[in-house]
Amino acid sequence: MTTSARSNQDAIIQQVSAVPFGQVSTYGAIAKAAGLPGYARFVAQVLKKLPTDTKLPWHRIINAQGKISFPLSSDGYKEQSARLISEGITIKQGKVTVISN
DNA sequence: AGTCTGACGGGAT
DNA sequence: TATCCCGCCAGAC
Repeated sequence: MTTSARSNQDAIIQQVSAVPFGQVSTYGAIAKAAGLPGYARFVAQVLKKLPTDTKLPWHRIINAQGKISFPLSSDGYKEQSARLISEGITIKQGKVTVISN
């Protein structure tokens, strides 16, 4: 197939990989940027299926409330918050805060 | 084919 | 401002 049969998932992955280091984006924003407004939940589904060895910066994707979409005591929360902090991003009262300056 | 679930979003209360 | 509720869409049963 020369015609790049890009599935919606590929478009989403493309957008996620475009999020720069030290910055974050939201599920809804990624979906919209991928040309799929309203597919916020689908973005979450895609990220959930990512392999552990993925190079995708999935941790830079948070919800519209500016918070990590994992239960506080879950491993996912710990993992994502640790990665964000390691990029210079801080988290106050659950809200992810980007240090741009 | 019908029903439920989920790393969501946005408006209403 | 915080919660609740309903709408969305794809995938699992």
